[in-house]
Amino acid sequence: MKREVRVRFAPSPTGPLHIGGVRTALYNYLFARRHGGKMILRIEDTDSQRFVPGAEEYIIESLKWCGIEIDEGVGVGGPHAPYRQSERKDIYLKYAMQLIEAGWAYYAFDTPEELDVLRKEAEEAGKTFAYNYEVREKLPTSLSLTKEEVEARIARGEQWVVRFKMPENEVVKMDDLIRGHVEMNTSTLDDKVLYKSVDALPTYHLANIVDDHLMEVSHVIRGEEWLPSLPLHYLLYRAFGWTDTQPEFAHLPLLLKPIGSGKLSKRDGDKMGFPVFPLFWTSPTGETSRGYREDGYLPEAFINMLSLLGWNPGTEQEVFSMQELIDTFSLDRVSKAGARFQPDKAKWFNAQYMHNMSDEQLAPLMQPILKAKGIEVSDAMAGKAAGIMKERMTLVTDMWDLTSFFFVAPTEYEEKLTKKQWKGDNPAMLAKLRGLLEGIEDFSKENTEAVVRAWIEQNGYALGQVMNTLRLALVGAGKGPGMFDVTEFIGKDECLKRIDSLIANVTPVE
RNA sequence: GGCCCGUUCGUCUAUCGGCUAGGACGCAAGAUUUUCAUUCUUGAAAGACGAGUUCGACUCUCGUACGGGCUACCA
Repeated sequence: MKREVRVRFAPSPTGPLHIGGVRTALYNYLFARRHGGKMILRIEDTDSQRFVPGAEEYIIESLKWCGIEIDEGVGVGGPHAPYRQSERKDIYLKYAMQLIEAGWAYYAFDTPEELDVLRKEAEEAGKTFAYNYEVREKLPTSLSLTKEEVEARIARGEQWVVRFKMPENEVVKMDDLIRGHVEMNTSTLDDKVLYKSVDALPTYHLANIVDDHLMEVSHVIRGEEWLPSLPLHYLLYRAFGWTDTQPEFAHLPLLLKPIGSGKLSKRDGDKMGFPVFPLFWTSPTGETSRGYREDGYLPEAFINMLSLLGWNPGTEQEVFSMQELIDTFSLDRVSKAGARFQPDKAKWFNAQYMHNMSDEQLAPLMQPILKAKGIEVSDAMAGKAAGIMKERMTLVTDMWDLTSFFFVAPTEYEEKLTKKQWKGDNPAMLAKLRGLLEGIEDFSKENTEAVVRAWIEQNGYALGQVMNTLRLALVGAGKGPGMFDVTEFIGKDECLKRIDSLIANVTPVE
């Protein structure tokens, strides 16, 4: 049976999406596009306690910035709407009841507090408490209580949950697209809560399986942290009688901290000096976190870097456009071990992308930066300035420092360069050079360079001496492109003005 | 603690029984250069450990160690 590929990214709106989540979304997206399938965005907000306002919008904006397109789901709609689980709450109770009737689940009346007590007791006795076949008949459940008692308790308004009746001592055989065959004995598993009466909401496990089934999801691609609950999910498909359309599973390796141990967490970024989120985030309590976008990364570079964290094409190619990723992505080249996130490599990728941009592509990046400085120039000029300096750029946020001298005359002069150049014959030499420049008709960089080089040779100057003194006047610092890129860009009048300014305002060192 | 997953240069990784173990980031040295960069060349740098299978093991099996995940009426 050939089934349409349908994958979903199903985040929980409990905060900003971190880069591990972005990578999961990316792999889902690449897989969907690779196979001509659909990408679904489902919001799993079944935990009313942990809901964070703004998180959903953040997730959607992040995916958009990354170029991960949603075919169906929150924000775009689709045949299985709604895609927000809180808006589907009517659906789940029926399925929970179906499981109870079939003997796959039961009511439990114990409270979280009572369970905490049991857990503590077990812990003190040196054992681990597990809610499973050993205890479920001893606790107040529909397995230990009479039917009348159960109905009475419910009628009385007592809180209850539905728990899955995990079979005893059965080996569940599972297949994972990345990890291969995995087996687990059900006796080591506990009776997970599927539905709770307090808020009339399902837990992740029920909602997830029901929605994946209803939305005809063909492949579940998610983080490795879900692997331990895979047997439960297998069993749920069996309990519902949906095994014939059960999706295939792929559990992705986790993203680990750059240093230290453990998986990458939301707090790592600010501690270690790099962003862990795609976009800047302000929490409802006012705390802020850096984002890749605001830190000056290009979405293409960010995505390229993430794509290679846990996947490789099997060739030596490293720079990939989204389309190239789509064309080469495959789950069987996803690695099994967790990948340590490496901020330096993210910078390298960004630099590669900046180096390869045309002036036309650079201009829209440059314009907002110039506008913020109150500088109005044409796109052509903005792009040209950026283009001259692009090989020195790592981040978008580097652009101003690298190009400012094209647009504003130096207001101060770097001490080191001044000491080295603004002495001896150089002031006199610069005055002569000013005269030479003033007489040049064709101020294109080729012509200016030819004229100046000839003049240097005739007068027996050293190239570095002339160029660096001119650089002091025009740039004010020991940085920047070749001097004739500068002279051409700023034009003759501005050149002369800047030279005059240096001569007039800075006394030569002896 | 229990269960599960994993383990090649510092980091990301290639290798699907024949390896002088390849690439990239980072690092070091050199070259180019009017500054700062870029770029180029070169270098250092790895198969966790122990058994077994095999003519042969980084690749297969087992054990140990280490790392990671899960163990909530969170996802």
